Amino acid sequence: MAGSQTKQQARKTTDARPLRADARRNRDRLVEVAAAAFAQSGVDTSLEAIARQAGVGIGTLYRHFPVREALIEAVYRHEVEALVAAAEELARTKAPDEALAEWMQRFVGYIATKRGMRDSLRLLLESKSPLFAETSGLVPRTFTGLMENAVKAGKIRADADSADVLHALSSIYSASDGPDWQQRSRRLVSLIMDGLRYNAPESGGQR
Amino acid sequence: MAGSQTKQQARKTTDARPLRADARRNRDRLVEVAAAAFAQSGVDTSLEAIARQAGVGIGTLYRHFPVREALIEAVYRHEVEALVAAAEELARTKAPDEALAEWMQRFVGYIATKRGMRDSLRLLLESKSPLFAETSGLVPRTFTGLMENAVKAGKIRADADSADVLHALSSIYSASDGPDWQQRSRRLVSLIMDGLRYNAPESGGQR
DNA sequence: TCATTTAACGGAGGGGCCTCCGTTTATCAT
DNA sequence: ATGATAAACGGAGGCCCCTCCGTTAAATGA
Repeated sequence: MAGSQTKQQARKTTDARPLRADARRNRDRLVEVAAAAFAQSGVDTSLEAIARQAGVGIGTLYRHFPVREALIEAVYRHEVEALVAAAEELARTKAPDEALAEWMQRFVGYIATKRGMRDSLRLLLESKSPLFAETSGLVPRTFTGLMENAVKAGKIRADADSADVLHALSSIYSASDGPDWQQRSRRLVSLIMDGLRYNAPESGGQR
Repeated sequence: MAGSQTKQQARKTTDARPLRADARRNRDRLVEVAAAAFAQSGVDTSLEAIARQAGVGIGTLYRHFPVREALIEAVYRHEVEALVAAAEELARTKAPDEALAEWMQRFVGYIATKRGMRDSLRLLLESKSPLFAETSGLVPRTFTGLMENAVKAGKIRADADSADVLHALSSIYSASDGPDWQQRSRRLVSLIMDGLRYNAPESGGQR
């Protein structure tokens, strides 16, 4: 008799049974809408507006995320997970250099999300949330993996440090503020990618 | 032609003509009510409640104090000024030791005000407000003056450091939290005052 | 399949923030 | 005293926060 859980066999530490179908649906919807809202208008956006856009009542939002920070945290975690999942997907379906290029572009979207969330993330950092312990390093690790694949395939030069490149990508974020920010960022990312391709074994003899 | 101000001869740097009578009245009232409200319920008290208690419209409150901090700052400044004024008044009308004793009791009220304002004051400290530059040191200086008077009159011992005593008074504030906080504080202040009288030249030969 | 049990929903409601603007009134020149 | 003129008033209104609770509809087991 070492376990009287009747149905849930995976109830790990946090004893939570799976959400009901509608609950899960609403929750996902809220996170999705919130991500867009936070990215566009900062984390002080009206929660009621988010609920409205997500097509749920305000009460539902508050049950899922009792305080604002909970929603912010969920968005952040979701974004990181999506980024990692995308890397796996791309690695499976595209040529290594194409995968890398596309992922870097996706990173722009991720950064856009973080834009409006900057201050709150800092607050979150100072609280006791295990968020960063879990996610920190995940993105760099993912990115390093993609780069290594491309190097092995000879599609990009081997002498570039992934941390450097990621840093370059991140700094795009703090640099610009204009209205055509997204477009400009995409071009910058392309530029960096070209730099990586330059002088690569399989680059068709380019320099 | 070195000054074309027709009426206001004291328009110093901050070019502000004196408030209209009703405005001045309302402003004072607001600060007074806010002081009590902040002391009792912290600085997050409803501003609408304060306006209501002061008998003015919410619009009036916001014209005088566009942001919450402005009101907090005004309360703090008012409190300090009142404390200094009280010292002058007491020094003029009471025996030096009586003046000192009463002022120390008043200090309890001042501290009570600061109680609810603690966090905001810290924020204010970090902002660019000239508040503290102006008021800092004013209270200690005032207190030192009162003590010196009492020493000169032989009413209290001469070997007590005013900074020490003020520190003792201040620490009463961080020490207790109970419901009978005010009473207890008064007794503690009396105790400190007795300590100062002990062994004084004019203490009637006590020790 | 159908009844039962709850988890989940959602919106009304009470309170607060802040702005805007029509109304009142202190002040001043006549 | 008496307008004329701004300064000051004050509250309605729009938006938001968060809670509470009656209603709805998944999940479950008979």
